[in-house]
Amino acid sequence: MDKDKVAEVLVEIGTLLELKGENPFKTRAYLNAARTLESLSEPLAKLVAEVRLGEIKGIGEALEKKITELVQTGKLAYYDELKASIPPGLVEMLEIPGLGPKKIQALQKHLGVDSIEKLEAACKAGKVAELEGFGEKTQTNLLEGIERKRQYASKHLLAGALAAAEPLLESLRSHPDVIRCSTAGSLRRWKEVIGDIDLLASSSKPAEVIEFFTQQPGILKVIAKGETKASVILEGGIQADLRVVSDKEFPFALAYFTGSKEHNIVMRSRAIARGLRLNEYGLFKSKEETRDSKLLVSCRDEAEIFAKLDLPEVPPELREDHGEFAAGEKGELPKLIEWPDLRGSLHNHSTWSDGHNRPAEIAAHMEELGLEYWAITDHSKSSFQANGLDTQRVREQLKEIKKVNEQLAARGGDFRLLTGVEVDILKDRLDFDDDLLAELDVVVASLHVAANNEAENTKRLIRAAENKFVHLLGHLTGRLLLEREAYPVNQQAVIDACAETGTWIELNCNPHRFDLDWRLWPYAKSKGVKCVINPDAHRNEHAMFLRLGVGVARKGWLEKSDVINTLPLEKLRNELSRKRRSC
DNA sequence: GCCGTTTTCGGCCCGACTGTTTTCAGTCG
Repeated sequence: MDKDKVAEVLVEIGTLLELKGENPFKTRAYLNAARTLESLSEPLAKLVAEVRLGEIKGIGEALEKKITELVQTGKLAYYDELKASIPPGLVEMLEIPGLGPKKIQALQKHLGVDSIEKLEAACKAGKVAELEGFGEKTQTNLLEGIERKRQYASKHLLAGALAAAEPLLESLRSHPDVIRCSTAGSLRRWKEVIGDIDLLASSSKPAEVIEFFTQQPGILKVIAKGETKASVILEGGIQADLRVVSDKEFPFALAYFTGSKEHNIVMRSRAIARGLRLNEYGLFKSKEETRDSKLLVSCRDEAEIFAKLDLPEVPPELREDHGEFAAGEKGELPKLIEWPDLRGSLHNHSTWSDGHNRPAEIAAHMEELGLEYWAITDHSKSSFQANGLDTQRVREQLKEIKKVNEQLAARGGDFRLLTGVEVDILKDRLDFDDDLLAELDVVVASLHVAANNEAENTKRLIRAAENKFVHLLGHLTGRLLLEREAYPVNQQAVIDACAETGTWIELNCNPHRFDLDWRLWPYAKSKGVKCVINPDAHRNEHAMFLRLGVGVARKGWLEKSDVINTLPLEKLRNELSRKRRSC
């Protein structure tokens, strides 16, 4: 068993022990050990073979024994017994906000609740509110939590959908009978959350393409399979639909199935206004609904369809009927940012807090990717759960980063690490004093514990923006897509404050966040607020989130000049010192 | 669970929220 798998088992043991009401420090020992394993610099198998696990801080006698058993046999008797002793429904209940080990234990003990279904029934019967420590409000919140969890279950994150769709598309492209193919639907429009994957192909032999598609690896089940359309469920539970059309129909079908519905309605009415008819089969010289090919206005691609309706081609990301028609008519569609425009990132973590790579490893990886700079902005001390740094550790980290940069310079490379911190916005202050913030290249300020009060949260964020050492606000609403709703905040007021103070706003491109939301970027842009596209990377692979973030920025109508981390290093340094100079 | 010793067991553990209470437990990041 490899180290990541072992770490997973240790995390799960931690969760199960927590449910059992074990000593929290014991629970944490497992979680700490998991994290330690993930960031090991030498192979786990080697450490086990040489009986050197015990030398690692955080791994004592008991954990050494368990890890060794896992590595050598792929199993762990202790884990199996533990798992067998706890109903799986309890683990699932932990995913409902507001439910922790203690409350779950109370529910099980007094009401016999050991699954979400039983919890729902108990809430509806009013029994939960009667329990000591619970009340009406808790009961209502639990029901809402259950409902939300169900809604989330049928949706998927963009990142997962893309990862599932791209190999399928690649495969279709390689088939000799496929002429053109593309994703369509919300995936092509780069929506942050999607229902299912829409694929479209053109071919003169649709049935063969359909047959080929349904035999792709990674397909769990074929739900429907006809002459021109197939639906399958992929591993991971996401549904993918493929439609195959003639190559002549392809541009029209692509435009139609890309949507959005609202965008299509306007497109169709523009066609009608010109004496035409637009549908998924074509653009027709007709006042009535038709599929008559003799009336077809032939278009080779989507751009020609738009042209026939007196519009420049609207990029799929903008097809939401959010102003693309007015802008297109005036020739004012933005020249959207592209993924290679990015030069680095300003919000990331390392092993100093809750990241998985050391600064030197991070530098090597990001330099290899062709980036110019990468800020390491670990958590501040109040983010205790994330191993946040106190002032002394920040200063130690500064020394380590300085050393890495000296080594980079000695080799003649241009890449540099930037120093920084993701400082917590606390109730009435920031988690670090100004004199420490002043020593850092980049300061990201983030709210990690918010109030259920819009005015209060808004006030805190504005106060952070007003601090002259804060360069940008991180993940503005704290939302976790398909997990947790945004906390209440008047985003417009915060954007106004950022405009006033010259503070930038992050577009956090962790696939769960994409926060600030794309719908608000046009407003921020209109106020002159700059965007920073940050992966909030906790491991080197997360650098790839940047590509997703650029797609979301495009959806927010952003151009290269709107995004700070498209600047080369020297210009970036100028911008970083601007706010401090101007205050 | 681990650590660090005063070598046998106590300490580990921030800051803030909600909802329950009526001063605090449980949860969260």
